[in-house]
Amino acid sequence: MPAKKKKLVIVESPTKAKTIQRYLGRNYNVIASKGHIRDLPKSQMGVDIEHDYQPKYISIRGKGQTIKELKSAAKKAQYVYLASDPDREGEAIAWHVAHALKLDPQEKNRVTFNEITKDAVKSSFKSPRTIDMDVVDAQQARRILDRLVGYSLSPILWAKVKKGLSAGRVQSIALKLVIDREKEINAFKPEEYWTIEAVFSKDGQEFKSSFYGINGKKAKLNNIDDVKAALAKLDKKQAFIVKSVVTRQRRRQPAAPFTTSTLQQEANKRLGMRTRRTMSIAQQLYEGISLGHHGTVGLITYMRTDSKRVANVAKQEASKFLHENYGAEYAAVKQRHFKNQEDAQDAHEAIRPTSVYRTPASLKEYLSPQQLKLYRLIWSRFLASEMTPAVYDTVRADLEQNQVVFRTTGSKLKFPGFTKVYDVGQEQEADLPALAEGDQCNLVRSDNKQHFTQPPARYTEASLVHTLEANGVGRPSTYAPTIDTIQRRYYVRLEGRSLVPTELGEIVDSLVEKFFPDIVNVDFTAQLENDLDSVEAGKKEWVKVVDQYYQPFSKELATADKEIEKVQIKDEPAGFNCDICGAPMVIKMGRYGKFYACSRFPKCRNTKAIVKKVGVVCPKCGKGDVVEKKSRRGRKFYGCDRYPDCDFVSWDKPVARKCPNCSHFLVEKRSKKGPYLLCPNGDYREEAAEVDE
DNA sequence: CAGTGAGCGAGCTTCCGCTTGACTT
Repeated sequence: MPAKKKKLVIVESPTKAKTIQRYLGRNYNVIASKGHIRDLPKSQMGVDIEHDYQPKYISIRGKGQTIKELKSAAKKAQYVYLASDPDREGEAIAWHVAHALKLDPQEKNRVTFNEITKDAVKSSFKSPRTIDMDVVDAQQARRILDRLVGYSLSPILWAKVKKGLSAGRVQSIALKLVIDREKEINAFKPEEYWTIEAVFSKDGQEFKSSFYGINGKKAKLNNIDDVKAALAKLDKKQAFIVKSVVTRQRRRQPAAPFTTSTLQQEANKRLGMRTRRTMSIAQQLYEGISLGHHGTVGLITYMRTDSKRVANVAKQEASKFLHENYGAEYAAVKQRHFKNQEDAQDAHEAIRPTSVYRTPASLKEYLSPQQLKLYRLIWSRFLASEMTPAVYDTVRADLEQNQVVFRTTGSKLKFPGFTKVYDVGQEQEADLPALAEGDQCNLVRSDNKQHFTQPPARYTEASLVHTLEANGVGRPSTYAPTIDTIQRRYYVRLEGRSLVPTELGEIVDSLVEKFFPDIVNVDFTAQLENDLDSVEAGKKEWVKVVDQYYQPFSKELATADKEIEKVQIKDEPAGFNCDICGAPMVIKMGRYGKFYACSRFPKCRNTKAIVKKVGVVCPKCGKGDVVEKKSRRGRKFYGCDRYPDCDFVSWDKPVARKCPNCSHFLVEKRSKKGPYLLCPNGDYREEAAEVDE
């Protein structure tokens, strides 16, 4: 007997497909489109500017297999539902899928849910609708405008600066932010100021205080003379009088659960992870980890989201968990309202553990150290967001003598609340003696310190993501790739954790800024977003919106093409001469990174790879230096720079020490607990100091 | 667990936003 035909449901993510399949049962077949399947062609503009910006869509390269699977599943199905995400991109994906599967556009086959819970998913099938073409059109306008801008600007850079460069609505703003910050830092004039740190005593107990002002008014100490003038008023033999004591109670509320942007920031700050690494580990946690006989379990909700919303089931579970494990006084009584969480239209929830009962400790044996660290961060941030505030007792006391006022502040944790699970860094704790107005204290000693105001800090990857998000530039799925792009183009580079612009970055930014000022104006994106909203609401036509932006832009393009002169980028000297012709070598930028080349190119075609020296002499030949190399598969390994004369090679980084037992060279390895030194012969092991990845 | 070593300058580059694997560039 032939099996009964199933109803096909198409979602975006395969992991989501698995979960929803469980909820819907065997009458349904749930599969994933894995994002977009059709797009503008990569190799050409694909927008007909002369004819109302008509786009040319083709199947995305590499998606052939997926499309085939969708088609064959649709053929077998009794009915096809389009359940891509409930947002602008999701609507467009549904539309493209409908086109690829030749579905009737009038069909009520579009279903949406913004929570992957059984109830939400099932009830969404009670009210399917047709595809909303206004929303699709808003996506098309966005897509086409980004294409027009990116694919027009980039070739100008190839012609005027260097091939392979790029510019675009998002990446050019990211670059500009880094450049502007650098300009601020360079223009910064440090200002001198002084502090007087004092130690007082009362009833034999010492406590710290610092200069506040004169005669009840806050005063600045701009130079040493100000300090001397203040101190000159004091009489050493006299006591200080407690002028005022203010005690208060301060409550500190927990932060909202993670969004993509805040996750990247905290993982960077607390775990030192790059944005790319954070996302890749989060993806592993989302897709699922094998938990022994429990099978493979997705540990967190979707990691690309800008929502702080939390499903009610998860809130209830957290409350139960807190009552059982911490006590009622730790469970938040009232529902907390974080900004933007009421927006029921967002596609995904906040990033949270799929079950708060899967504690980090219980997962320890199944997760890699990095996975565990990130999971712990997500788990505790979520749990904290469902907990009561921390309460601090704070004291502020002013001590005065001859009109000179010193101020003491301190706080003491009264009730930890959410800080029990989510550390917020130390509050300045102070152990003060009991102080009351009119009490006398003695000045024990004081210390004058000179300071200078500090320039603003450079962006880190994470703080740049934060600023992009605050300006509405980019989306959760593009933060990490954008940060990558401006580094891959050598516009900025990472120094420690700070983003520093390169000369190339400055050149590109100044051209874009001068000839296309509106593109890098953050208001441009904000205004565009408003217009796209109007398209979504059916109040504007997408073609008109695109035209309204493209017309002025095309004039700028023409001017730029005429007026920009070819920029000559001087090659960085390599610091040594060509071993073939003797001319100086320079550093060039190729597709795979920097390399040495002879400055007489094309007359002399000598090139050399740039290798990173480890700082260790080759343990095999004793003559060459050990260098870091990359295998064809992209994996790091270590070899001798005299290759092929010496064929020393090692996966692990050799160090300049020998094994005390067998005098073989030692290598650096890392375990769950951190790096350690090991003799490859296996007869020696030693813990090493922690190093950043 | 074992495995691991290129060559890039000319020439096809580039956007943003969805989403995963493939084994190229």
